[in-house]
Amino acid sequence: MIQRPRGTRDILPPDTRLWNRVEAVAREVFSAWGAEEIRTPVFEHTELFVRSVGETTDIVHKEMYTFLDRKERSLTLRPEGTAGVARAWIENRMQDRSLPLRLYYIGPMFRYERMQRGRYRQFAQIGLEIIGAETPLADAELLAALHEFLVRLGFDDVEIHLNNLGDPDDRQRYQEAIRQVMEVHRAELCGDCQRRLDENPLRLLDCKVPRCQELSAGAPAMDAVASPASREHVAGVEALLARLGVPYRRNPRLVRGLDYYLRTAFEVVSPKLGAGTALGGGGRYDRLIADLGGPAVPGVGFAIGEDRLIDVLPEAFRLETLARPRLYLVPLGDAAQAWALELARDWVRGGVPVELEVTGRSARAAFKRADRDHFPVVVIVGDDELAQGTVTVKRLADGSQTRLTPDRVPGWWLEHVR
RNA sequence: GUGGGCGUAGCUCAGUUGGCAGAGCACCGGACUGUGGCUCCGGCGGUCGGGGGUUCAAAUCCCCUCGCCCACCCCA
Repeated sequence: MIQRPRGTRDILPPDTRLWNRVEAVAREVFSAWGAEEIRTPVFEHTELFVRSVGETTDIVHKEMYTFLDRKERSLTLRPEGTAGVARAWIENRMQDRSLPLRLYYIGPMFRYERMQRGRYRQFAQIGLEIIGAETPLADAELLAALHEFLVRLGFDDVEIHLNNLGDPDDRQRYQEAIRQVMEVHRAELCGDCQRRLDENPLRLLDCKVPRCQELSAGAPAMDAVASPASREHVAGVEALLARLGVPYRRNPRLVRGLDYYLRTAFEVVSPKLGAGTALGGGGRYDRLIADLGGPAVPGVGFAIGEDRLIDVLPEAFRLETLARPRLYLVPLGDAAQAWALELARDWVRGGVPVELEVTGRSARAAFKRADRDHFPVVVIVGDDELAQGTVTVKRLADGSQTRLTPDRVPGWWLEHVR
């Protein structure tokens, strides 16, 4: 049998309802904050990601789905969303529109990784970008929109971790500073950290090995080395978040996996996901668009992992979404079938979700199924009903049963079920 | 990419020193010819993940392979 490729998955009903509703809430919230949807290709020229995400990052280094097309062009399935948005922004001369522009996207991303819980080779992200504003106010608005989205889904236990990554020049100096301080302890560091010391000293701060954490605790915080301008910027963001009551935590060890972030960087974490597994993240990328050959336009954005979001969705939202009452319409006998179909159409038109029993199963079997599938109401139409022009309506919860004329059914449904 | 665990019915699993592939649940039907949840009875359902090897005989032993899970790395 042919199986799905490793790292992919089938999302089946009724879970698709969760996906649809989460996406509907995202569209609602983000568009209420003035954002418009953007849809960019699922694959791009490889060069785009190499230049934006960063050559030394793991994503580019070992996680990209890269292939040659029939004309030998190197293409890559997008591993994240911001690069494509930035490219589209430049290519479509969106700077000619009034700035800033708020853009959101929803769609699949691809990273070649060994899968485990919350990590897939194809996964979906929901992202929001504010392009064309460099103020702390823009960052705070972005985080406010993110927070509102999570609140609307019923989350009350997610945390926003925030850090200042400094300006581009700071990063060089900071890496050097870490390297200097930590080089002395090289022998005591774990193997991974010894490698990080050479390749990407920032990542040292992120190590979970206790001894490494002790040692790196002595390293200076980024914020201490960062430019005054960047410190002021992030402090401004914090003040605004505090004013709004958006819960956040300063985390000086926060490092992100993409090179284009500067100044504000953040992650959304859930206690349900375990350390090191973020629900989402983002930050400011004032140089990205210029680096890709566009105008010097600043930006800030985030992306959240939809798969992970749905994995830890609050129970109330989950139950509310999954419970979708339908009226179960059962024709008994050949004579009633055409009538039942007609009634189903009329009631659906009247706003009642109907499931018509089309298999011809017996009344007994139909009730068994109704019970198992939690239909709140069964409507029977058979020879008796046909003769009298009324239908039998039974509520499963208490077993009560009445006869109604068909035109009264939608009203009855609204009154008793919805 | 590294390390560990696991693949037997739709699901959860049992299967003795190698000897006829099983149970529970679920599904379909009947008892109850148009009324659910309980009970009883019957039925459907299997390349034992796949391939090769050893053997009179393999779910069981050996080799290879595919898939899944967990941890690491890293991230959504």
